[in-house]
Amino acid sequence: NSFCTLLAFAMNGTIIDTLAKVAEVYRSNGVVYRYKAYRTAIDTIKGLDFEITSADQVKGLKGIGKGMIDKIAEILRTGALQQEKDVTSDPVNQALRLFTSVHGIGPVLARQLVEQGYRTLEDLKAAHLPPAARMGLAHYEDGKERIPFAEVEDHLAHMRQLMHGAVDPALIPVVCGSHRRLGPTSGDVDVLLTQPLSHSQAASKYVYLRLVVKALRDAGYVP
DNA sequence: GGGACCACGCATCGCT
DNA sequence: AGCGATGCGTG
DNA sequence: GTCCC
Repeated sequence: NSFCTLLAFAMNGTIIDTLAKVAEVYRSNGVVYRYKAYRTAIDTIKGLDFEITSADQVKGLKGIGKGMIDKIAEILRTGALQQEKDVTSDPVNQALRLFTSVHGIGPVLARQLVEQGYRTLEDLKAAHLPPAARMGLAHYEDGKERIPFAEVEDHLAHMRQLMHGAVDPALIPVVCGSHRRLGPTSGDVDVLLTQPLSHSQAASKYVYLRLVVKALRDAGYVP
């Protein structure tokens, strides 16, 4: 519950943060399964209702095997994880993490860019980038912006208006994602569009998509 | 030991 | 040009 | 890295 989350047990927090750092490095290097393994272990620790004082306490829990036990033990013993210090201080890893945080740049492209000598987002402006990555870079700061709850409401109202008027009055926009869970802010707005009669109109499968995109485009939502 | 670990759209590649 | 395979990135 | 056959 939020109570536990709020005053997270200090040592658990250290463990979680440390493992998350290492996980992030793996992710930005394209080592997806190892990344996922870390995430699983992290989620398990996040769910604990007690503070870890000995690695044995989490032995056997989901996603925690020998490797994680050893890392947790080291963190408990020394207050930190040497592996974490090593990987995060490496300049190449730092660049990889930075680049892969750009929408449209994954581990492979990031690696190529680093090999070409690029290190900062400023550098990337001069790089040859695929359209998607170019777009991600141009909107990098904006993409990190959070959307206040009230603003999401405005977007939804606008959306309903658009769907009703320009597409099909029967279309029902359903909110999903963080906003539906009443989060104070959202990173994006997830909307599911349903049409009660669509089951009997299989042939019109793609029609709505085009209409919806056009409506959003005319409204200035999409370029 | 050794393989699975999410599914899918889009771009690109190699082959015919 | 057409098609499956592969690589890459995303939610 | 962890899990499972």
